[in-house]
Amino acid sequence: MNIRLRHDAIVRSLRRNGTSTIDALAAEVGASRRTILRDIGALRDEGFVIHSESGRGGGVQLDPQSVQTKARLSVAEVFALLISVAAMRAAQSLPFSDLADSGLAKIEKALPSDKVRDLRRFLDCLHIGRLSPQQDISDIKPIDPALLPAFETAFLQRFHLRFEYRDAKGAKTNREVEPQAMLILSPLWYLVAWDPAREDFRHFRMDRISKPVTIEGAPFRQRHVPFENDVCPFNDLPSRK
Amino acid sequence: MNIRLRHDAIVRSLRRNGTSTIDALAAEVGASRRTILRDIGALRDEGFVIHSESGRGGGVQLDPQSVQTKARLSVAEVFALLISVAAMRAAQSLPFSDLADSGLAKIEKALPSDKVRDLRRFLDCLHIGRLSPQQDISDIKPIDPALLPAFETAFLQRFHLRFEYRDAKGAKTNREVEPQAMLILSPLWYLVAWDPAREDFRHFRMDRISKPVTIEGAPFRQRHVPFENDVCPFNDLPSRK
DNA sequence: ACATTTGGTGACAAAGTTTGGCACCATTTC
DNA sequence: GAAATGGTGCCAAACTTTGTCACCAAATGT
Repeated sequence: MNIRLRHDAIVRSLRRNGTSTIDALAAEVGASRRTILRDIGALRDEGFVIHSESGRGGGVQLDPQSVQTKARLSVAEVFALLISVAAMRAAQSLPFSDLADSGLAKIEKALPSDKVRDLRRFLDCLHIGRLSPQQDISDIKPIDPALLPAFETAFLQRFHLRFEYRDAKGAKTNREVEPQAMLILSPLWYLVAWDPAREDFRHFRMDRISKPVTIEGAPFRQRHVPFENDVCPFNDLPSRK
Repeated sequence: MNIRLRHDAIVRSLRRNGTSTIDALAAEVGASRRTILRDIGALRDEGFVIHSESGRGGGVQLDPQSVQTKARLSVAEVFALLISVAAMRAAQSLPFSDLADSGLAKIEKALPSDKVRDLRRFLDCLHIGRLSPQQDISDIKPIDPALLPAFETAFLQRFHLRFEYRDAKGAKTNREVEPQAMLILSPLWYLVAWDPAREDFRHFRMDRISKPVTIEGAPFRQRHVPFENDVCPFNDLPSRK
C-alpha cells in the first residue's frame, strides 16, 4: 500500500474512532507497528495534532481541532475569496472574520510567490470606506464577474482600461482611463481612475461598467489618489496582520 | 532530490517561464529527460493542465487557468469563509462571488463528510434579506468573534443558548432561547430564536449579544420560522449550485 | 525529401527509499 | 512487578524511483 493512501487511512480511522492504538491501526491498515509509528511522526510533521498516552487504556488520538482539509484552488478563486472577506469587513459586519482571515493567510501561503506578489499589489489598490446614508442605491445591480480578468490585467500590468460607462441618468459614454484604485463603499464598488482626457480622477461605479478591454502599451504611472478621511487602505485594516 | 520537491520545482518553473522544453527542465531541476517526462505525466494525473507541442519551437506549457494551490484549513476557517461569501452575496455587492463560490465548493468537497453534514445543517439555518432603508444602523459595532463556538454548538446540537442582550435603549436583559436561524440583513446580523419565556420568536442583533453560553440538555425541537417575503434561505440563492 | 527538434513510450539494471523485524527504553495502570 | 502502551535505533529485505538506451510520432526548417 502506498504511503499517502496509508496516511489518509490512518487519519480517517482516527477521525472515525476518536482514539486507537498503534497495534490496532497496524492491523487495520495492514502495516507493521514500526511503520505506523513512523507514519504518525510524519503526520505530526505535516501539522496534524496527534495526542498519545502510554500505558493501559492509552493510545493515539487525533485532536478534533486539527481536522483539516486540503483543496486545490485556482488563483482567481483565492482572489475572489480575499475580496469577499474584504467586502465583508468593509460592511463592518464582522462576525468570524478573523477566522476567515486566518484561513486566507494559509491559502495565501500556499500560493506561488509570484502570484502572492500580484495579489498584494492588487490589495494595495483596494480601499474601504463607508457609504453616506443619503446615497441612493435603489438601482444597484450585480457586478458582472466577467469584468475580473480585464481589471486584474489592467491593475497588475498598469495597462489603460477602456470600457463603456452608464451614468446615473442612463447616458452611455466610452472611457479610456488609468486604473488607480478600487474603493468599496459596501454594497457599492467603485473603480477610481485617472482620466487622461479630463486630466482628473474619476469614480466609476462597478455595476455601471461594461465591455472592459485592456489597452496594451507603455504602463501608466501610479498616482497618489486623494481619498476622504474615513477611507482606509485594505492592507491597513486593524485585524489584517 | 525528492519527487515532491521536483514536482513543485517543475510547476514553479513553468509558471515563471510560461513555456519550456523537457530538456531545459531536466537541466534546470537536475534530473533526466525520462524522469521529467514521467513527472509531467504525474502532474497531469494530479489535475494540472499541461499543453505540449512537438517540433521546433514546441515545448510544454502550464495552462495558466490551471494554476492551483493547496491549503490545509480548519473547519472553523472554512465555516468563516462560507459565511463571508454569504454576507457578501447578502449585500448584493457581487463582483467575483461566483468564483468565490466555486472555490468554496472545492473546499467543501475536501472536507470530511461528517463536517459537511454539520456545515449544511448550519447553512440551512442561514437566511438572507435586505435591510429596509429607514433602519438606523448608526450604532453598529463589530461582532465579537468569540461568539462563534457557542453559536456553532447551540445550532448543531440544538442546545439552548443563554446570553446577555443589550436592547436599542441600552437596557440589559438575560435571555435563554432556542436558536432557530441566522438572518443577514447586511451589514446587520440577527439571531432568530424561540424565546420559551415569552412563547414567541425574537430577533437579536448579533452585535448586541454578549457572554453566550450553551446549556447542555435535551435538544429543543426545530420550528418553522415565519420570515418576510423577501428573505431567502442561503441554500436557495441563485448561483449556489 | 530529408534532417532536426521536439514530445512520448517501453525495458531494464542501478540507485535510493520504505518497510518489517528485533531489541530495547519510558511511562502508566492494574 | 507484570502488562499494556508509546517511542527509538539498527539493519537487511522488499519495493520504488531513476537514468540509460533504443525507438516512435509529430511538427518545422532547408
